[in-house]
Amino acid sequence: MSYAQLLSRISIFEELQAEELEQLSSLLRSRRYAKGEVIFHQGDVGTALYIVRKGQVAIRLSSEEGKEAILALLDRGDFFGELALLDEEPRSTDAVAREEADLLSLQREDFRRFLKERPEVAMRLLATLTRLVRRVTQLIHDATFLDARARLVRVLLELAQQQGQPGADGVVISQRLTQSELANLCGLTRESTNKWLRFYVREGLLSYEGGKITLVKPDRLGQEAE
Amino acid sequence: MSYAQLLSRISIFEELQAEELEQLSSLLRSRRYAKGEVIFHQGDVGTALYIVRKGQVAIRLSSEEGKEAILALLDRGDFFGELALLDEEPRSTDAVAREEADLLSLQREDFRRFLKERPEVAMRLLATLTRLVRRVTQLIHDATFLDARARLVRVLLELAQQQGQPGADGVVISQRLTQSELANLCGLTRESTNKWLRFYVREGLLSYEGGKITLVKPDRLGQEAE
DNA sequence: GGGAGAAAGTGAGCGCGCTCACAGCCTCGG
DNA sequence: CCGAGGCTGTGAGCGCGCTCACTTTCTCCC
Repeated sequence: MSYAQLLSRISIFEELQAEELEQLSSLLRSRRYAKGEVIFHQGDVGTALYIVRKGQVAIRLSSEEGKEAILALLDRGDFFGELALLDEEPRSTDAVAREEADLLSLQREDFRRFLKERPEVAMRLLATLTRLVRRVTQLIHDATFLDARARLVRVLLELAQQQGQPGADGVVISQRLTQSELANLCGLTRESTNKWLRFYVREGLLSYEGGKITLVKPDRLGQEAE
Repeated sequence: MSYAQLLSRISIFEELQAEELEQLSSLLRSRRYAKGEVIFHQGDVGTALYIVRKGQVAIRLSSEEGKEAILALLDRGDFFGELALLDEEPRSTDAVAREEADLLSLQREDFRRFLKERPEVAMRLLATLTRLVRRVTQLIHDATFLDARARLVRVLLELAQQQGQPGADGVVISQRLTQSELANLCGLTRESTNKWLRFYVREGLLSYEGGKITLVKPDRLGQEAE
């Protein structure tokens, strides 16, 4: 798939003409990242936005003591690091390749030049950031008010909504996730996550086999999150 | 102070010409809110942005059981509710007047019409949202990784930085804050907040008198937050 | 100045989610 | 085929921040 084709599927660029997409494509650099490789660290000075062409990237917060929290999982067609295009502050999160990944990067100055002539892209970007603010606000709400059980349920429902496949016995979260990763998505420990995961498997609301999670009764699970 | 004068002090409008400010001013509605009055609730359908002309407004999350978390305190010249101008989603937070307040409101359609002809305002708004995303990300970091003690310290340092006055024996947070409110800013209970507040008073790093907090040794306090 | 209601101060006790520890599994590579 | 390292499953125990309960102090209005 050409760069231009990929760009045309990205929300902020979707109104652009073919020639504009070509122009933008010429500004991109491609690079492959190995599984586990860090794309940038919190605190780094960054000047690029990245677009996921292949693979998956996790946006992460880390603590001094090595704890981690995953804020988002990004797949093909998603982009990240956009804040660096809009101000000069250091990276506020880590970004790590969860699997081997091909990323396209776009430099701040190239983007700004492009943006000046395309106010509609700025409007799209406003919509993107708006959605991001709402999402992050929801994360704070959940972290502040919900207990472990409900946090797990929320995360599972969100994963299912994002990338769930309807299967024979419920909605399948296709992606392989270790319980550690799931825990980091919930802001819990692996042990607590395991406990509640097994609880819901026993109750028959979930199934869990080798990292593959199926929501057997998504609606009843929804009630659990209030 | 005229509407136009107030607008000219607001970051997203600060580049505008006098006549543009007048034009914008004509779109504003003014209203007074009593102390404690709710400006909007989470979940409301909202179409307006608000500018604080007088008084103070708290941006808040609430839980089913009546718990509250304060995300931000806004003073004269600050604005809020801007997300409603950029998409059609319901309000993601509550907004409440902490003291009697005069607010100016700007309707979505008026703003959009204005924005179309003023791309530089869109750029400013991008910068504002970027800062907001960074701030909220920091809140998640603190809520996830810090204990009660450190959370309190972080909040006090942020308050001091925002609105601290250098005084005789340290940086004074001029604003009166009850310990309940401080607790809601920290994501703690009043009791825990009281415990750590008194701890630092005993240690001589803080003083607390009738809601007025003074950071006696701001730098030593800074070390406490790691 | 007196009284009511809010805010502050404080301690007892508890429970949730954490840490720690360890045993079974699975997956690969040598 | 075996061994090492990672993931899963699970229980014991603990500690932080919570709830609850109460007293003291402040504030402000009549």
